[in-house]
Amino acid sequence: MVAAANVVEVAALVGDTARATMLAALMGGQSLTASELAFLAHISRSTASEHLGRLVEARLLAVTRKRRFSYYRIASPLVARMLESIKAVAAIETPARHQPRSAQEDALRFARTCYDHIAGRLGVAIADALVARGTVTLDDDGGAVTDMGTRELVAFGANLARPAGKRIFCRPCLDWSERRYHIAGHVGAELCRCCLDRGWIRRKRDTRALELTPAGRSGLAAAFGVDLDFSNADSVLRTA
Amino acid sequence: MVAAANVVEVAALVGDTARATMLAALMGGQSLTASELAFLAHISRSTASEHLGRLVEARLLAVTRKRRFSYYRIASPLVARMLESIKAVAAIETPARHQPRSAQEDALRFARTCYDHIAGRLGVAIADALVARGTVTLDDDGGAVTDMGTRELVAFGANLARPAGKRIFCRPCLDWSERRYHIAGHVGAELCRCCLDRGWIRRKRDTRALELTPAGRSGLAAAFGVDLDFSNADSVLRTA
DNA sequence: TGAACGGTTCGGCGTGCGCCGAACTGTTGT
DNA sequence: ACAACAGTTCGGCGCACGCCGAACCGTTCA
Repeated sequence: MVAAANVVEVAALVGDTARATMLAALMGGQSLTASELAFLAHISRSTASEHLGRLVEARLLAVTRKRRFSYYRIASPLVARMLESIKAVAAIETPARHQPRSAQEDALRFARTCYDHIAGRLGVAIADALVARGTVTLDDDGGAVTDMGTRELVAFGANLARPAGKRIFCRPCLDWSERRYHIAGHVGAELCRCCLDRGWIRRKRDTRALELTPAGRSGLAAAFGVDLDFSNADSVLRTA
Repeated sequence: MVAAANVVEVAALVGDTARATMLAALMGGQSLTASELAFLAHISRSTASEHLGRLVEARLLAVTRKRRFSYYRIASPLVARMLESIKAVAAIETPARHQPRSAQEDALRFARTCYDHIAGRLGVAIADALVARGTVTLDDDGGAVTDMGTRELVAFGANLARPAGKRIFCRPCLDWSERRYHIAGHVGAELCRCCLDRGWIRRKRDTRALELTPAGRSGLAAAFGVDLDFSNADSVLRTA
């Protein structure tokens, strides 16, 4: 079987703790420098440089050199999607055996960036609200923005012009912590951008976790009817 | 970053030539015995047994023991999807540098099973035809069967009842050889099954390649208007 | 011009793991 | 009962690769 060769290379690149940690950090959507990534992965800068070089050579990462810094980022949405799908498999692998339940972990479960859109309980709640009010449709087979929804989201500040790069417009993304869908694609990215611009959510340092500001809580409730006050039911795996 | 642990394990499992070869073989959708997989991967049975044990433990494969044989298969559509997405990334990685172009390879490019549905030029041609005649809709954001299409496919022999396991009904799957979409999900699986039942396509031994019979060629043309006679334009990357 | 700093390259060390053959278990058939 | 065969377990070998520190290159300030 000759067809598997490149698959092995790509998977092996992801299948190393240091590299996977750096890739996971970059799944936040931002660009990070080599030193930052070395720090996050707990390895020396020289080792990180080697890893990053290999990831760039394999086109999993892209790099831009500005001033004396090298900024690394996920090379394409295809790579982000691959990492998501691996995470989705990895999440079922452990049948809830040992959940560390650290504060760190809880913050990620509540809200985080998933490449360039919002995931976690917040991401799923937003998706639920938008589906309930008929702004978007979202099911196992795909997603779309309704005509009414287009007007609503444009009024909200989203740029819904189809991007040139032919990237996917609106699709469901399986949330590994909630095991339900949130909104990805161009629409998901625009929603995330708008919320950041408004100060409704803030990035935390050195993590993909997002912080929901009081303004964000009330704003999302007012704008879309997003309800985050289900009485601590986060332990229930809502798969419906 | 603690969240990446399982991802590393899963990716590392795929990132080994022998294991990836076995997984790729099982992407044909069938169950295979340990000895068959050992032969395909060019390793001893003892080594294969170790690999298979790890893959089962990690829930990437499932096994059923019947008589004195162990039959291994892909554990879930989620795993199949992950492998697809890795393949999609691996396919862009090499910018058409060295294409082996073996007969083996060509057969896979023409038609193959992708877990449980049809891929390759044939799979894409079927998808194109069904979209053109309005049987299904298929774009970057998802897929669906139209009302007219439901009647047509049921008349064709497909069982379009929503499966109990809540698996995805109709979705686009990025074909790594054609770099365009073919039909996956429950609908894709039913189409594949109907064609196999009719003798329109046949599995080849020890490979995921499919053979299109003369009856299949005329049958697909008559039933859905599938056209495979584009004048050897397979060298052109049609991304539109 | 030199010091500080980000990043990369290189040489060498240690180990994890993929591999096999041999031995063993369990099933099938004669 | 024994031989044949599918599959697994175990012990040991050898390589690949992940790691680091030191040296080196370029940029940016004093």
